[in-house]
Amino acid sequence: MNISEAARRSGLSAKTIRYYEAIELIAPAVRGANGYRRYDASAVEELHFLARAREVGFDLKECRQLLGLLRDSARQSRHARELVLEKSAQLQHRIQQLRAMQSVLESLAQRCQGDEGPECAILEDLSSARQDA
Amino acid sequence: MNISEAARRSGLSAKTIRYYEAIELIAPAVRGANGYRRYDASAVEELHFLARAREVGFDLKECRQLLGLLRDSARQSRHARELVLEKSAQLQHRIQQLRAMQSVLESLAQRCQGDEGPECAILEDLSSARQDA
DNA sequence: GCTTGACCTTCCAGTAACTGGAAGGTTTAG
DNA sequence: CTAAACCTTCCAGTTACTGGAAGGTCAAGC
Repeated sequence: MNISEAARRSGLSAKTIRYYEAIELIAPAVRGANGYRRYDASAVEELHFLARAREVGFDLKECRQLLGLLRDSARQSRHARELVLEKSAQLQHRIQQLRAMQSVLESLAQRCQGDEGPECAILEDLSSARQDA
Repeated sequence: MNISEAARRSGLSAKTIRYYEAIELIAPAVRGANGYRRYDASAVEELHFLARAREVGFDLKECRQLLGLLRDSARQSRHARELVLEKSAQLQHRIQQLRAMQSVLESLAQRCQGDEGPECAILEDLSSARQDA
């Protein structure tokens, strides 16, 4: 199949697939006589794997590691597990940060009248000293 | 005061202050005879405002709008309030996404032995069809 | 045979918000 | 006089793509 079909089936865009090839995340695709890239089921599977890994938060460097494990028949599953747990902890940390930010925003909104006048607790609070969430 | 003192007081780095000047987010700083940038208390206040706005999740485009409001004596506080509420909603949405991702990761970790062997539910699951969190 | 539209190719530029680092001028303390 | 600690500008790199230009290919319909 051509690239757009592989894109459709894997969940990546054609642009992204070409990009992954350019940065050597995946092997160069086989080319047809017309120069078009050709993909078989196993190539699509790998692309799909990447799409899924990206969806759950792995960056491309980590995807490279995961692909390495996927291809390595002598792998140890604990390596994959460690990557997953570490990523989960990172997400947890990020979630806490965002929650703290959001709670500041909510308290700002609460203190502001939000009317036609210029007096604004939000702008005042952002100007004044650091406060906790 | 010089840039590093302004940086210390505002919570931005000197690099970032220069950057904000370069992209015209803030007015060019007054220069001393030696060519060094000089900052007074009100300049620092503006920098601090930016630091705080960034901390709670506003991007630079939004910071530009907030600064516009801060400087506008004829502003309407509801404009600021709308920006805050919209950003809060965006954060909420992002938090939900991250939570969903994390929950997928946790279920992956749970299904994987994480031992010395190659059999790995994580790699299998990432390869297989899309699933919900 | 020709056109039209949907493919495909490569390559360049832009995005967000900085950060690192090089090369070089200034100031201050000792 | 020198060394450290400032300051300056400018260029490049980061992440993970995306948009778009210029141009080749293919399949269908007239």
